[in-house]
Amino acid sequence: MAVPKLLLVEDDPALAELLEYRFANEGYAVRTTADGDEALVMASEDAPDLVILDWMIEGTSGIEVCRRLRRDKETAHVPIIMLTAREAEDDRVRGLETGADDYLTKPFSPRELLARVSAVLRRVRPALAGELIEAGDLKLDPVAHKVERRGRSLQLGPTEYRLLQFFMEHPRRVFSRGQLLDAVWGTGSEIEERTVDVHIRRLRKAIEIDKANDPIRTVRSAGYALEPA
Amino acid sequence: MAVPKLLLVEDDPALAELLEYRFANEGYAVRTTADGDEALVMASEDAPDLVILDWMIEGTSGIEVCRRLRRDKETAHVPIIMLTAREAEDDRVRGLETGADDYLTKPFSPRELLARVSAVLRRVRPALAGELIEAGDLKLDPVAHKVERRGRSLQLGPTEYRLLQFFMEHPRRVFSRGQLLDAVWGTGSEIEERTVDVHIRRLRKAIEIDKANDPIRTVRSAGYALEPA
DNA sequence: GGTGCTTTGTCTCATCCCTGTCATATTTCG
DNA sequence: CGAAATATGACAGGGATGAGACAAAGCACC
Repeated sequence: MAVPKLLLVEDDPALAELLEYRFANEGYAVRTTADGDEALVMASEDAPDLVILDWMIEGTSGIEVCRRLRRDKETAHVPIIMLTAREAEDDRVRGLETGADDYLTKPFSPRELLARVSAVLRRVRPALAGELIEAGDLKLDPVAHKVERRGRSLQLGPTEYRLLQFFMEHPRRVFSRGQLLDAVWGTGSEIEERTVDVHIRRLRKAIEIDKANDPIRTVRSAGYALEPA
Repeated sequence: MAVPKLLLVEDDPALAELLEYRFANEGYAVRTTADGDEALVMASEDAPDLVILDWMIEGTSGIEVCRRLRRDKETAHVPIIMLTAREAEDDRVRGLETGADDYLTKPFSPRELLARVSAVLRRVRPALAGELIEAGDLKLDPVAHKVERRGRSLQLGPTEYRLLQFFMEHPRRVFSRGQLLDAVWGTGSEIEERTVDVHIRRLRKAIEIDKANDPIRTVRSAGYALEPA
């Protein structure tokens, strides 16, 4: 997760190569295909963090790819940036309807695409942009996958890590158990809401440094929030 | 109440699914139906915070649904955003006349609908849009679920919190015990009206800062109102 | 493929706070 | 003053959260 994984669906070989080179240079892991069906396979095999999707591609059409990505639980949340020809105003509307997050009309500068990708990633998942997240005396390094509090490094399990990361990305905000399940466990998880309590307790225990300073606030009948000290 | 409840009335399954997904993703609780009559039933069962209403639907027509929503006391105040076909200029006028708050012509981008929904909610119920509510020396942060008075943070129980939020959303207005029960406890709660008195007292106690400044006004034989200092 | 450790979801029990109601005191108004 | 309405204090029950335990599943390592 340290390196954002991009899936580039583009059937112009020259453009594909150019972009691949630029993205690799910026520290992204890029996989490319020219074919819509193959894109779906690749996406389901190893869910990317963002999809760059040319509208006019071989095989399954762009709009269809978009739709199917949204339908699959694994990839439903993956942001999509569309590339369209300038003339196809209508496509743009349909693309946005279908769930694309942003679009770019050809021709565009690679730099602009880079910027959009970075912006979308930062919005959706700040950690993916590789930024160190800080909240109070907590520091989370998404690249190294490490957390520390007041300099002391913490030992967290996978779920605790994701839970804490989510809280640190939205400090002070109260989330219901249901919201936490959606955000941390994934939409549609069939998990008992009370289970969240247990993980909150485990997270609390894992980040405990002294009895008095618990940064996780319980809001009765509402949920939990992280209160940076 | 932290999560705004939307009712989506749309008979194009593809569009409905897409919107449902996007809204769920943005933290809304969405219920969907393709049928006008069913929409009315759903709305009366559990009043939504906002209705997105496609004009061209099966069963009762959009304009009729709109009218009936307005007629029912429970849903009379619920904002409505209409979706119309581009050609039907005439419908748009009649829709707004009938009491829709905003409209969008198809095709539209989900993002735009999101923006409108947020805008309408912010206007009608700031708390649902996550905005800080202020009333006199009281400040309520619905996102963090915190209340403070003159800078001092207050400690409220769940019901007291909801009650205060409701008052702060409608300052200076007098509400009967029955209205408060409906608004704060939920429609159809089988609770003794006198119980409201008790919670008013608890709320008064919780926000008390000195004996003289009680912002809650008792209106004999009518109810209670919040009077911002 | 087996083994042992870690993680994870659920259950149960204990605790504490919240909540609705009642009895009673106090206020308001005719 | 008397009646109605409201404020207050007390209380029992319920509901929500915290803590510990445990079996199943996942996982790394051999």
